[in-house]
Amino acid sequence: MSMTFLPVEEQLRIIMRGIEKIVPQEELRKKLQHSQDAGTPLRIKYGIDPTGIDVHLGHTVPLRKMRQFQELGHQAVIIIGNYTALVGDPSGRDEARSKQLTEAEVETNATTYLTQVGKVVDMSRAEVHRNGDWFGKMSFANVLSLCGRVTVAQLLTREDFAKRYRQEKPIFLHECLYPVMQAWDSVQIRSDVELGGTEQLYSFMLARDLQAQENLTQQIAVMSPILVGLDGVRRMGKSLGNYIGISESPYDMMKKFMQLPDNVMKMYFELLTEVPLDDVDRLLAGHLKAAKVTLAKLVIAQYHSAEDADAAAARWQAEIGGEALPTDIPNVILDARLLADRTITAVKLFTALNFCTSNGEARRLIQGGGAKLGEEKTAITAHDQQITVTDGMLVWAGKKKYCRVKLA
RNA sequence: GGGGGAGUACCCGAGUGGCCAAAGGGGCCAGACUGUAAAUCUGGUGGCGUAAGCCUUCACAGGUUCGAAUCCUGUUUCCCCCA
Repeated sequence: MSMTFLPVEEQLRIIMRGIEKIVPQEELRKKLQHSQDAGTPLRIKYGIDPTGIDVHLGHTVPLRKMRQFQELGHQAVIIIGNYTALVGDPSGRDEARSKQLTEAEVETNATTYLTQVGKVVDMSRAEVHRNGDWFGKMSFANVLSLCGRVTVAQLLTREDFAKRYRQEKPIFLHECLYPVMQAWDSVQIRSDVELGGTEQLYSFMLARDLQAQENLTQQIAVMSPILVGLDGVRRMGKSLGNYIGISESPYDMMKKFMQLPDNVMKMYFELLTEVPLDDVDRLLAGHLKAAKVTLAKLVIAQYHSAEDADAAAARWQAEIGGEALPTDIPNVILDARLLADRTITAVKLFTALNFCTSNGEARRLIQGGGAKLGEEKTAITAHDQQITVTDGMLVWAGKKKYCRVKLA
């Protein structure tokens, strides 16, 4: 069956948004032209390793690109790296993955992943493969033959390996196989385009080499910039704790968005929304907090609904921006036996409520002025102050931790 | 198999006999300020204690010494090089 596509230049314009690098760029135009002439879609590859269970906004950057390709009429091919996950991606890491996953863990993760990926990519029109389907069948002799296609010197041109080598940090043998495996996936599924971050350049190029050796057409690397996390500096990642997960609640996402440094908003708009870049510039020239709220709402709405996003923004404004009390104040049980004549020492109160793990920590909190009581947030000034506890009393440990005391 | 190097608090990392509960940075916590829980600035960051002070910590176990993160012995883990 033959398909019709948008004009090549129009497609390119859509594809280029938020893309850092296309290698080789001219070839993409040719591929698109060819696809249009022949009426056949391009095969777009994106591989994910089911190493964790949380898909975060960093992952959605290439996934969104995948969705755009789908809407342009091309074929999405998702690779679940159930075998590559056993190795762990060494890209951009300066040490080996510490934990080896079992096959069972990987399988559970894969299922969860696909559900989450489905929030961005149209899974009804996507092909899904597991690279275990082909790697699992390979004999040791096959593996050796694959290894024979890549030299150690080639591997050492990778910056991450080279750096570890210079710094005398360990590089394990199985890690060396990672890029080779990833490249072999491209051969197996005959990809025309591979999506990923710029740190994947090495593997993407290796895939071109292998495809050429197999007399296949070579894939084009379409690489997104690396999305920085909430700290505004390092890449968004689970291990760094600077991520926004797409399965998080609207309000949790909202809180995290509002922590973003201002100077990364432009990147977020470009990579995570459809807002035309001219409009982005206009927004950022205006009130920055308003722009951040707009950004947060647009992204949250993609994973929840516009109403949820509005509600989350309103709640944030009320509870954190404004003076209203939080709506989710937890009750914490306080053992009445700790009280003497309805009173307790301030330090003890904070440790008993599990706000502080030691008396010293509680003392510091009080000295810093973060310990407060009641609706009107009266500060506790001395760590040995006797507090008269009433049932339902509000206790604050800084701005973020609070509870109502429940006597029991 | 041989040789060399290393293991310090959440992380990185200084410290080679007392002034070390241990520099500095990062992270984290709190405060001020602000349009934000951003940025910036300030303070804090082993435990117990109202305090004076006491106790535990520098891979582990012993030892030397009035006194050890620091010296010695053994154990152990890791890295690099040569084979």
